[in-house]
Amino acid sequence: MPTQAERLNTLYQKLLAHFGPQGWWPGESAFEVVVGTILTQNTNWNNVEKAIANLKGAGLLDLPALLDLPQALFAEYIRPAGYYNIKASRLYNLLALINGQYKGNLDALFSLPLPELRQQLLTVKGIGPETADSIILYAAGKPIFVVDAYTHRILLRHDLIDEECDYHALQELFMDCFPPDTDMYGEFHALLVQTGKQFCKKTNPRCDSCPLKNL
DNA sequence: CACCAGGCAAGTA
DNA sequence: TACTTGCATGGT
Repeated sequence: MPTQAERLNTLYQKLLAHFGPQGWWPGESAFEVVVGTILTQNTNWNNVEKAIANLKGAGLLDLPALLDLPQALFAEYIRPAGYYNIKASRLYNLLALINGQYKGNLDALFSLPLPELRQQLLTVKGIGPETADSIILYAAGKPIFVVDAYTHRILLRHDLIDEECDYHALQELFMDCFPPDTDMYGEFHALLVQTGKQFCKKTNPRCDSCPLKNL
């Protein structure tokens, strides 16, 4: 019988062989990644891309520009991403922290040791565990495993976890099984999302053609 | 048409 | 503490 760690490793190898490297997070700058993590909360990435294109087209995808832009106006640019008012509020909460505590320097915030960075991000209203971890992993480039709804669903359907396994337990599972590696963690999470989108939706799971069929 | 999407916070009992 | 609801656009 393979251990849980061996099964997880097999899962990763199968997904990597099937999909290839994903190269996440899509974005040209750390700041763009930060904006994207908030815009994609419970939202299809296709919608996020429209919002990012709006910002990019207006030259607003950088921190100094947004600090001069009223939040209500920012909300209009990101309308296609949905939840635009609350997302504008959430991003501006983070901008206020960066501006107030870190002299408007994103790298100063990212220079904190990982545990302190995570704690700092979680103090921002609108940034929960997944968003904080996505920022840490994909924008700051520090090794922490990002868990999302697909991660839970995929592992549950393959009997690797129980239904009640929460965010922290799931994150610990991965980080106990794999040594800290920013690139590997980033690929793994991206592969899980890709798998979820194609083969592990809430309804109508088509596990017949899923690369994890005989896991 | 109904359902879903790379969450999170606030409200209710 | 343990559920439930609001937030909103766009694709399938």
